[in-house]
Amino acid sequence: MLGTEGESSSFSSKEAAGDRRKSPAVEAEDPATGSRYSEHGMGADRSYYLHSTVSKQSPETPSPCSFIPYTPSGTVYTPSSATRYPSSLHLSSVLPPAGFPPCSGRSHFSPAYQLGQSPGCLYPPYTSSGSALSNLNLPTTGPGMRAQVYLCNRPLWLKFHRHQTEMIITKQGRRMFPFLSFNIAGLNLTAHYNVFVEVVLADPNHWRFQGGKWVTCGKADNSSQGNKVYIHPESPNTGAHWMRQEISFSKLKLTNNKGTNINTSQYQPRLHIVEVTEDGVEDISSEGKTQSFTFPENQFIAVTAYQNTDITQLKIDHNPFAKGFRDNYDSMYAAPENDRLTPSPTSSPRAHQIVPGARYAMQPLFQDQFVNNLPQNRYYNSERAVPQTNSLLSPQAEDATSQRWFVTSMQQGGNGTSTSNKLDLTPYDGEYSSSLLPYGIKSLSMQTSHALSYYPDSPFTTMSAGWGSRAAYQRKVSPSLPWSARPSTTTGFPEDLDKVKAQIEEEVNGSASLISSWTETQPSTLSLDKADSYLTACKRRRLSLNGPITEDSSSDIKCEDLASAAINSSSYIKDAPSSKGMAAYYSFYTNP
DNA sequence: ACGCTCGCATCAGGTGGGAAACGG
DNA sequence: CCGTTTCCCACCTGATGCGAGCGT
Repeated sequence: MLGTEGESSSFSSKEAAGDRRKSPAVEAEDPATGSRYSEHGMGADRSYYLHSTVSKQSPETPSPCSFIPYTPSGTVYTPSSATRYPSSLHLSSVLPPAGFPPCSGRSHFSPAYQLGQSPGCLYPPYTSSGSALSNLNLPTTGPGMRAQVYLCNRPLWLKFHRHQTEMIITKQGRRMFPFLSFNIAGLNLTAHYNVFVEVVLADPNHWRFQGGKWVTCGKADNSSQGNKVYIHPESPNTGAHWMRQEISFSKLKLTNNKGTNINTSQYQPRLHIVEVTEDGVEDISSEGKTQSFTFPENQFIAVTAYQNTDITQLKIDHNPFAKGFRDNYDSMYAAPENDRLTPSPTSSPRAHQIVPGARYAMQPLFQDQFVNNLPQNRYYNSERAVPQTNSLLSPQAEDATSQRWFVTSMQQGGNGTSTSNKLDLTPYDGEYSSSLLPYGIKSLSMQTSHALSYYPDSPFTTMSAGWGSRAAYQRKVSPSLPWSARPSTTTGFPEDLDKVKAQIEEEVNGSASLISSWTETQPSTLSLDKADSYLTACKRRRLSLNGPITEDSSSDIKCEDLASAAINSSSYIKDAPSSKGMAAYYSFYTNP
């Protein structure tokens, strides 16, 4: 949460103009000056991730087309006896293979970045070690294996990220949109893990929206010790469980009700996977029990009111709860695909209010392609990875940096404390009680509906990428029928490697037809249940059944198809009872 | 008669906008 | 005075409960 007690905003109107830097977008566009923190003595540390001297495609590096999740190395930190859930962890990431089974589409995944041993904030000096490439051949099973995490709704996140994502924070808590949704692989099937999200300050600066763009404005207060950890209610659970389904944090809320001052600062959500004992107690006796993942595109600026009208429009267009604000609700669903839900920014009535029109140089279709075709450009080695702190990108900058998603996963011992944030994650419904919540997270009753069960009738929206789609058809499935949207988890990624590789290949060989091909195949590949839902959706949305499907919808359908295929081939495993409808609804409060 | 599916109505909750309130 | 924050509003979605219809 922002503005926790004792946290005073570092923002001051008296700040010297000299402290105000140019738009982050501009910075990001220039690699030479992109080191946002060089002025703060962090440039050297940043080089850790960038390693610009390393070829982006060295022999050891996965090729841009490589599907195999990249699980580079990182430093293995010695376990600490301190905080159970260190807020400052090493971030690692893996570039999500396009076509990772359950989740969807080929471009729905994003790699997380691996950071060095840093304090609660991301911006502090990164002292991590080693090349992320060193562990490319990490074991995928058994002790010491590295988990691989994929951001499921990456396209949607990217859309927001291009304009610098903003998240509303309120006293009562406001859900994130897009929300965090991951797929995890590489866990020990039988080992138990706690999975939780932490939000840390990603930037040492306070940001202000001025002149249609975000500019730095003083220093952010990073001294607070707030609770920014949201443990997934299904924790602890087995690796098989976590890998079986999409891990969604759709109901996670951001609040500032415990704070005294909200800093319009940039935050970075992190996903932590901690191996624990069967009772959920973290075993600090061994190393490498904690793995952290950070996705740069998840960065956001916490605000009490939207500043960038582009973001507002994206929220309205993609968040089903905001449908009432869509000016052209009827026409939206009757218009050509490209104008629907991912309307041309220039067509937005508010698009030009603040932000220069130049923001939308790309045509809508191209934008979509940009999102969907990322896979072919994403497979770079981590050396090229863009520091997560370098996220305030202009659309143009994003275009360039978005192609460099790749990082490694990093294990670490539990060490460190949350030192950076003012952002509280607040789950409001939930009785998620757990002794595993070291940060004073309030136990709340938890809704059991899986986040992905939301909006089942939105197979055609990009929002589906944000709200998930896997469980969209569960309601149509007989309760007696064990159903898992995800293919066999017992085999994890390996089983799907060939399939995904083929997809990657297809993308590379014919990326231009990616969207269309998916759209074309979507109807025929729908399962009966899905078709039913699709029909319902069409009825409700007054959407032509013959109409085009949005890119994301295609992806979602694709995901469903994969799941269905898995089911049909009996390759899936039964869902654990708790898996159905288990939605992440966490409540996190700052420490008094 | 029983169980199941489906459609409808109701309710709780989420959404951004806009005005009011607040604070420097 | 101005920028920021809070509150209320209308609109929307999703979950749930209920009853009707249908098949066994």
